[in-house]
Amino acid sequence: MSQPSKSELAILKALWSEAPLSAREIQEKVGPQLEWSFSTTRTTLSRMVEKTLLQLDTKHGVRVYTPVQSKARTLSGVMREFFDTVLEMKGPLPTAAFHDSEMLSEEEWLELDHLLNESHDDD
Amino acid sequence: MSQPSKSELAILKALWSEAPLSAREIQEKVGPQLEWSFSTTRTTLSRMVEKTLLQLDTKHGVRVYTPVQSKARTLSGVMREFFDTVLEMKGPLPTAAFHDSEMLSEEEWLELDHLLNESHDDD
DNA sequence: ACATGTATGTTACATGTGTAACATGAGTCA
DNA sequence: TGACTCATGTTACACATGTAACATACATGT
Repeated sequence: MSQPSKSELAILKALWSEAPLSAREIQEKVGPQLEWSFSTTRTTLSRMVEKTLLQLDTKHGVRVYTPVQSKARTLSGVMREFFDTVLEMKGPLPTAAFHDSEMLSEEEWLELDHLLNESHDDD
Repeated sequence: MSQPSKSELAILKALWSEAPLSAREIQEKVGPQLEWSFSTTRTTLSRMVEKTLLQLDTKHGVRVYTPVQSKARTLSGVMREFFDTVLEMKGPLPTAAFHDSEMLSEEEWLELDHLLNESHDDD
């Protein structure tokens, strides 16, 4: 699975805090911040479904979107890629250094740390 | 100045270790690793000059390329962007955590740390 | 003077991403 | 039932990036 772009990451963040959400609901969350029209949000959502970053379902007659991978898994991929290509750190990463990011709970940091430094089966 | 792409970063890395270099010399350094034809390397170099990531001069009759910004400055920008958007860490970053990357010397880490955590005049 | 190599300039085309409008169909209210 | 709204499907266009070929000009050996 390819890494999410910056915009895609913004949408994923919205969905990690609450999912599934409809396109309209996602727009309410990220539209103002990204200064996107509803069309733009919808296009991006479609592409994310194509790339299997999101899963599409129907609830109460509307299409709703759910992230396919957990926050920890996604971020571990993004971080691994970053440290590999930018800093050429191939080995274990010092995840403790990031703990004061409020992106993840303690639980999620543990998961991320595991993904990043122990297991190696990508998908 | 916009952030370098992954490919552009590979070229910058080659030039940080030795500059200026001609297109041919750069190709010898990065071509095999990236599996690029000479044409591809040259196109990327041109675009980097357009974006003012590289400066173009003529030495002994050949065109040679030099990075416009220092390794520390470039990497501080890339890192700042990453931590902002991915981990939403806006404040000072724990650069010490990266010291065992061999990308930078102790000197350069100091410069990077300064750029990242003290000064704030971007260009 | 000609052929050949090397450097440089120019152009091309596919895919990804940002950014959006247009069209259509179904539900709702007057 | 006609007008409107909302959700969804489809299409568009520009710019960035990956990836490269074609064309031309200069130097150099024969």
